[in-house]
Amino acid sequence: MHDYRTHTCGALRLADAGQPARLSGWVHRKRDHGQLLFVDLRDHYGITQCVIDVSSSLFAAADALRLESVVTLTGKVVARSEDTVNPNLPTGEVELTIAEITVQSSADPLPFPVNTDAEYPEEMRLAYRYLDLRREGVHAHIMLRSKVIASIRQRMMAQGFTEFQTPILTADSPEGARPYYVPSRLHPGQFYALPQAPQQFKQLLMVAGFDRYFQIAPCFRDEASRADRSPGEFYQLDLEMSFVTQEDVFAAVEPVMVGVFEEFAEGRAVSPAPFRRIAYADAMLGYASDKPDLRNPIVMRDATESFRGSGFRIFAGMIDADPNVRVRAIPAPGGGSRAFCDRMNSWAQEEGQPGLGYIFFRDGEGAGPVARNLGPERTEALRAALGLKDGDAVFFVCGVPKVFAQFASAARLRIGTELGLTQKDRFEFCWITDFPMYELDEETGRIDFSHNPFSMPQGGLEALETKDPLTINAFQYDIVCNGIELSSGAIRNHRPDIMYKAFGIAGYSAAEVEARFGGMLSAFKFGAPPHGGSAPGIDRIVMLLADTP
RNA sequence: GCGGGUGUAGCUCAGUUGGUUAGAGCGCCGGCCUGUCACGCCGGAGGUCGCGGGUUCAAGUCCCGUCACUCGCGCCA
Repeated sequence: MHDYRTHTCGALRLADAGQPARLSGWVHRKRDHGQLLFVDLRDHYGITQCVIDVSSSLFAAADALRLESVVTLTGKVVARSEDTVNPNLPTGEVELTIAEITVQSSADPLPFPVNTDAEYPEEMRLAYRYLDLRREGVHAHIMLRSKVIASIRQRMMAQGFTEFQTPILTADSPEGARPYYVPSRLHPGQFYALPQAPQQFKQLLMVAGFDRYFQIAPCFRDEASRADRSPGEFYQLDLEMSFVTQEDVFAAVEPVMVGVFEEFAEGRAVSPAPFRRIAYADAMLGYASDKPDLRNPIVMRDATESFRGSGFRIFAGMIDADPNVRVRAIPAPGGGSRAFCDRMNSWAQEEGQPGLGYIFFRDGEGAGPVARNLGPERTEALRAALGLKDGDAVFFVCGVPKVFAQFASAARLRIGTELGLTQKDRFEFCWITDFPMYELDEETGRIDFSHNPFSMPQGGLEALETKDPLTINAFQYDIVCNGIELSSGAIRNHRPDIMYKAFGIAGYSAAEVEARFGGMLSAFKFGAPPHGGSAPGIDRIVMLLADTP
């Protein structure tokens, strides 16, 4: 018999009854009945109930086993009686009668229990990461991550992409995030930088003619954490393609996403390719967000004209006072009760807003203070324009869009959730396209890149030379799933002349551009193919699939 | 860097208006229990209430400072 095991803890079935077996694993849980003791033995593959009674000379030894000690138990596989079968365990039709016990490694009392999926502070979990990883849920997530990466890799290679490894110890390049630095031994006082992304390397691979690159790429950024963003390091499916348009990139990424998500969705629906394309400006109008959760069907509408010069003086006054002020209508199908509208209004006040104006429709007319001040004609026109009916409501947000966006987006999400409109258990993808190339820095009044300075401006050099920079869009896009930004990407600017011009508009001299991005710039002077790509976050994909936001 | 929240037993948390000996569940230790599977029952140990200062007859509770964690903003080409 093997020293440690004849079977794993997830292997034994009714057909094994009567056979000798040896199992090794961790003591997951014990149930002590005085004359009878159950030991649940756990390994990577599962749990098997082992049993011993007082007639055995080993009973005291079994009783003394501590939770999470590693033991080898040898005995006979026995069929459980019908009334003691555990249908929740794959091994639940049998148990192992313990005839031999070897303690491979005894465990001290635990800092926190391993046999529950309760939540514990991050600090604890990280200090005892190996215990945390033993827990069923966390263990499963790590396995899911590995399978997702394997699936991605296979799908990318099947599409003709080649996997590369780009340098980890690199030269600093003044991009966006704060990099980590590694001191150099050979050059005291000098430092390597860890890559924030393999951006420049993958572009150089395109210049080198490799055509289709991908990498499960580690990225390092010295930035503060968020609930959905760990500090330090994370992984992206980094990809880049030559001689492609934006649509070619979408067509390459979509089947990988759909394939991976369907493979691990476990019955949850996945939006089919092609994903919806939503221009940035339309997303801000309809969802007040550039990462809309499309599981929520609510789409906002502009209602500024309905309120201009109206009897609802608060909004009418704001509209007159500032040409940038807009009113957004948030339709709430099924929300047409005073109780619901008041609850939303109270929530808005808790969020620090003055309130949340509303109209609700009943008995063929609009009700509530806004409707009263707006008058029946305007109210009815609004109702008709929004396609609402009795039993529905509509909420209003008024102000400068850039300022109210965050609140309006939160209101849309909350209304969708509270009214049960948002469909759980599905994955809704979209591309957000046509991001503005530049934006105005409110404080300095200067024009700056709004996203990636290496994106190709739509209209190319001609647009940069002739158009108002603030009206120029870039071939820059995000892929969004369920309101989570998985990645941004772009068709890159591979033309030195356009780069000089684009940076010039943002206030960088040619000398500055050369000093900061000289490596890539010079590569582009020896024949660079048009290229573009994207880099969906692996950890966010796994987070969505594991349903652990 | 800024703002909010939290910090009490090994872990998760309660602790009223400042008031006598700071509690519960889980875990741990001991006892009982032969069919449980989150087994059940009885008992016990375990506390510098994050740290420092202040107000007060009296501080887990109020005030100031500080540290850690956390959520958000900034940041995230």
